[in-house]
Amino acid sequence: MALLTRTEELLLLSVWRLQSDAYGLAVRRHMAELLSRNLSVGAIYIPLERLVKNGFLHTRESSPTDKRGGRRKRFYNLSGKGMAALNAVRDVQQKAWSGLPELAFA
Amino acid sequence: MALLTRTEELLLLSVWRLQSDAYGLAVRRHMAELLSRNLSVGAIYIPLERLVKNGFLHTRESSPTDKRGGRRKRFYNLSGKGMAALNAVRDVQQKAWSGLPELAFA
DNA sequence: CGGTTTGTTCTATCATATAAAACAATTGTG
DNA sequence: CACAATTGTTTTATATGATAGAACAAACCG
Repeated sequence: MALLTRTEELLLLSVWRLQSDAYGLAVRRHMAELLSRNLSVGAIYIPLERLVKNGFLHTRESSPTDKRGGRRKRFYNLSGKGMAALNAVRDVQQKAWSGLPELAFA
Repeated sequence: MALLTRTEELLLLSVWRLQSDAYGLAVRRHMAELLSRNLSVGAIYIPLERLVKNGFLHTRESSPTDKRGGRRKRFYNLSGKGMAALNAVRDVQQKAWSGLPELAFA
């Protein structure tokens, strides 16, 4: 089974961190903070939808009685499969980085 | 500046770990250990060459006087830019994973 | 009712990832 | 010394992922 890509990993982590406030633009803002640059909306929504399609995320639209300006939000939350995938990348990451010769510029 | 992809990160880490023995097939074996599966040779050499082209790795052919069966090895070693890029992904990774709600299945 | 705000979907394009086959160079052996 | 075996790299082809930006949608407010 293939590992998550980095984008997928960071998106899942953003969703997990944002918990009940995890919708597209909030995820985008969090990604901007992580990466110190803005991604386009397409760079967020397209992989998010792929993560849904592949079962790493669940999604639902916000209730129609939501009181505020703007279109309804689409919320995301991590599935069990999503959590397992995050654990898998963490394991690989840990293995890859542990016991290395020191990096210069560290 | 865009972050390294995960493949690029793992390849650079493999090269760094293997130090003076970092050539294609050794990197491939190390990647197999990290990922618990075999990647094709193309899946190693193509990104490795891209990393060279983009200045993250330096490369040289082994000396012609090398005593063993088989073709000459092409060795890789991390450039300063490669180290800096690794430090950058480590920082993002740390930021993304720190202070999260606990993951289940952890 | 039309402008503003907030949000998502669509379209197009480029970059990466991956497998598998082909090719290359060297050694050992009958 | 031809040629099988070994070790290694390069090439070819294709599928998948990343990204920007425009278009579209839905709600509020005056």
